[in-house]
Amino acid sequence: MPPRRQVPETKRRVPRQARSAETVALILEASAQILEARGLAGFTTNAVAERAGVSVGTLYQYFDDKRAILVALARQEVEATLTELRKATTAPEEATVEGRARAAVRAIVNGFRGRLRARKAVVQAVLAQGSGVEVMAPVAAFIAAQPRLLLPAFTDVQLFVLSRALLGTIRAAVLEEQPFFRSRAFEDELVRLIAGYFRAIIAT
Amino acid sequence: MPPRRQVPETKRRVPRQARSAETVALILEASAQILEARGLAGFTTNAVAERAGVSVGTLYQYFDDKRAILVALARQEVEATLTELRKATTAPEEATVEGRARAAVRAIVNGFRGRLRARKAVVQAVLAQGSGVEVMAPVAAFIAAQPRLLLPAFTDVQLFVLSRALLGTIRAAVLEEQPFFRSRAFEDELVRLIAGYFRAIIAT
Amino acid sequence: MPPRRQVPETKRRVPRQARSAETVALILEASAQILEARGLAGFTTNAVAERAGVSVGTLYQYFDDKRAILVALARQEVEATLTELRKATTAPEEATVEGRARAAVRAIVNGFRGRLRARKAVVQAVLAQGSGVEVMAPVAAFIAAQPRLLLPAFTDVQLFVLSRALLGTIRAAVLEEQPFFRSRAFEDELVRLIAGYFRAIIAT
Amino acid sequence: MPPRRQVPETKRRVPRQARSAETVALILEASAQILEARGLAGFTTNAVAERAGVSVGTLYQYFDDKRAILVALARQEVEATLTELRKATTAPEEATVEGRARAAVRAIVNGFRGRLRARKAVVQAVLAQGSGVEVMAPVAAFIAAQPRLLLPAFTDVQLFVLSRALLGTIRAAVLEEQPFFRSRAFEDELVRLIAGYFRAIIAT
DNA sequence: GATGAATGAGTGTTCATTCAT
DNA sequence: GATGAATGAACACTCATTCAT
Repeated sequence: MPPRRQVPETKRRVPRQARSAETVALILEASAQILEARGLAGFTTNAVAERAGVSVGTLYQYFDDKRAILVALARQEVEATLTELRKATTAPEEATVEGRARAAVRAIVNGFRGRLRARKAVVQAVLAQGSGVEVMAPVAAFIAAQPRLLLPAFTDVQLFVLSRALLGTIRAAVLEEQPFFRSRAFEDELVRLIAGYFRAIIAT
Repeated sequence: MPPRRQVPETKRRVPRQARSAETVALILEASAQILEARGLAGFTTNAVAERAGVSVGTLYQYFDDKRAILVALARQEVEATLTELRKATTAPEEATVEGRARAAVRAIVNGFRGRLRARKAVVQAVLAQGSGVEVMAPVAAFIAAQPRLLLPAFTDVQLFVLSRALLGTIRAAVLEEQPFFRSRAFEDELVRLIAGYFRAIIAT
Repeated sequence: MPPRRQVPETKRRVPRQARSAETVALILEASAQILEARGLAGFTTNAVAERAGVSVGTLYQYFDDKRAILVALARQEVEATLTELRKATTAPEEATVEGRARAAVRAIVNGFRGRLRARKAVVQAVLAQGSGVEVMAPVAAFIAAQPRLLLPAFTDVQLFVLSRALLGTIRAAVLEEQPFFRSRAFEDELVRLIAGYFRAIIAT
Repeated sequence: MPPRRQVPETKRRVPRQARSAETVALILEASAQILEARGLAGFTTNAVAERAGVSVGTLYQYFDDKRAILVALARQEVEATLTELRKATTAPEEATVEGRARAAVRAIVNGFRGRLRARKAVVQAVLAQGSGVEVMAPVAAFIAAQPRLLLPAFTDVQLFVLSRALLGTIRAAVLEEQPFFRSRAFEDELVRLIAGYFRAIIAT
C-alpha cells in the first residue's frame, strides 16, 4: 500500500534562493564523487545524501528521482565540454581543417580529465534510461550551429559519424584506460581520422 | 548482484555432456530474449530461468553469477561477429581499400542484426562491470593477426583508433537507436571514414 | 503520523482573533477539498497547507497534529448535521411517526450532500484513530435530550439500535458509494425501517 | 530508479502444495494478530512477516501486495460468517419471521466474537481500498439466494437497507465497545428491528 | 543433477514534523 | 506570528542467491 500518488500536480521545487542552489551543487558534487568512487552500482540515494551532508528528504526536495540527478549531472558535463569546444573552435587562428580538428580533439580530451569513472557511469546511466536524446540535444544544437563554410552541406548521418567516431574513440581509450590516452601520438591520429574523413567527403 | 565475491570464474562447470551444453544454450537464448523484450532492468535470474524452462537452481549450476551469464552472452556475440569478419576480410575479391572497408563494415553491422535491445543491454552491462577487457581480448587478437601487408606498418595507436572509431560509431548508433542504423547511407559514411583514415596514414 | 505522542489536545490555540479563526477555517476548507479530490491517501499536511495558502508551519500553529485536523473537520460536520436535525425534528407539523422519521432521514442524508469522498475519508480516519467516541459525544447528547414524550420510555439499547441502524445504513451507502444514495426509494426504505421499529416497540 | 516492472506477465504463485498452503495460513494468522494487537497503522509487511516467522520475501511470494493480504483476510472472514449464517438460516425449525431473524442475528453476533480490532481494521482497510465490491460479492450472492418465499420480491434497495441496518448496528456496538453487545436485550432489539422492517414492507 | 521455496539485505521514496530565520 | 527548507524514521517491495528435498 505505497503512497499511491494520485495526481502529482506539484512539481519539485525549483531552487530560487542562493542557499538552494548551493544545496543542489552539493548534491551534484556528491553524486560525482560517489560515482567516481563506487561506480553506478554504489550510486544510491542514501549514499549521495550522506556524502552531500544532507538528508535524503532534502535530496528529494530538489530532484524528482534518482534518474533526475543523473540527468542533471549529464547535462552539466555536456555543457562544460561544449563550452570548452566553443572556446576552442572559435579561435581565429585555427583556420585549417587540421587546425580546427586539433582544437576540437584537445578540448574534448581535456574535458575527460579527472572523474573518468563518474563520466563513464553518467554516460551509461543516461543511455540506459531513455534520457539520451534529452541530454544530447545541446550537442546536436552545437553541431548544427557550426558555420556551413567549414562543414559544407554535411548530412545528418555525416555529422553523426563525425562526432561519434571522435567521441567513441576517446571514450574507448578512457574506458580501456589506454596509456597513450593523453599522448601527442593519440591526438595526432584523431586529427588524422577527422581530417581524413573531411577530405573524403569534400572529395566526393 | 549485490555481494559480488572476489574474482569469480565465469563458468562453474564446463559442460561436457550434450545435455549440459544444451541447457547452457537454452539459458543464453532465454537471456537474449529477456534482454530484448524487457531490457536490462527486466533481466532477472528468475525471469531467465523461467523463460529457459529450468529452475533457478539449475541456472546456478552452470553460471556462478548473473554477471557470468552476461559475459558468456557477450563472448558469444563477439565470437560470432569475428567469424563474420574473418570470412569477409579474407575474400580475395575485395582488394581495394574501400572494398575491404565495406566488407568489414557490413560484417559488423550485420552482426548487430536483430535483437538490438539485447545487444545494447549486453554492451551496457559488460561495460558497467569490469569485464570489458576480458571480452574484448579476442578482438585485439584478431586485429593483431591481420597480415601486415594490408595494414602496412600501422602503429598500435593507429590500429586502436581505426578499430574503435568504427566500433564506437556503430555502437553509438545502436545505443541511441538511430533509425539510419541499417541504411546504405550509414554504411557509405563508415566506409568513407575508414578509407579516409587509411589514405591519410598512407599519404604521410 | 508516526510518533503519536501521549494524549494530545486537539487544538493548540483557541483562535481568539478574527484573523486566526479565518486561518483555521481556511485550513479546514482546504482539508475538505483535498480529501474530496485526492482521498485520504492524498491528504498530506503539505498538500493541505499549500491548498490553504499557508505554510506548514502555520498549520502546526493551529493544529497539534494531522489527526487534529481530521477531528476538527469531523466535529464540524457532526455539528452541522445535528443543527439540521434539531431544526427538522422540532418542526411542529411533523407529528406522525413517519413524518418525524422522514424529517430526520432527510436531515441526515442532506447533511451528506456534496463532498461525499471527503466525508467518507473523515469517517474512515476518525474511526481508524480512537477518536470515534470523542466525536460521537454530541450525537449521544442530542439523542438523550429528546423529549420522552416522543420516544416514550425507550431503553438505552433501543435508542442505540434506532440511531445506529439509521446512521449505519446511511454510512454504508456513502462508503460503498451506492448510486441510490440520494434517491427517494432509499429515503422511503429508511423511513420504513425506522417507523417499523417504532411500531414494533410500541406494539409490545 | 525503482525496479520499474515493465510487463508484469507472471502472476504470484498460487499455493498448490501442502507446505505452501500452510505458509499462507501462517501469514494470514499473523496478519490478524498484528491487526488485533497494533491496529491498521501497525500492520506493516515486515511486522507480518516477522510474526509469521517467514521472511518478507516469502510473504511476497504468495501475495501481490500488502493490499492483497487484507483482501484475503476479509474474504476469509466473510466466508466464515456466511457459513454460520447459512447453517443458522437453513435450520427447519426457524420458520417464523422472528425465528429466522433471531437465527441470523445470533450467527452474525457470534461471528464477531474475538479479534474485534482485527475485524474492524480489515473492514476499514478493505473499504478504504476499492476492494469493497469484490469482497462483498459473496454476501450479495448469499442474500440473492434466499428463497423468495421469505423475502418476497424485495427490491435491491430493501435488501441493502435490511443487511446494512443489521450489520451497521452490530458493527457500531463493536466499535464503540458497548457493554450490552452480547446481551439478550440487544439481540431482542435487533430482531425487533428486522422483523419490524419486514412487516412494514409486507404491509405495503 | 534438478528443483523452487525461502531468504533478507538493500533500495527508492514519502511525509509528518521541527526550527532557524 | 509566519515561513518553508530540512529532517530522517519508516515503509513497501525486489531479486540474487542458497540449500533442503
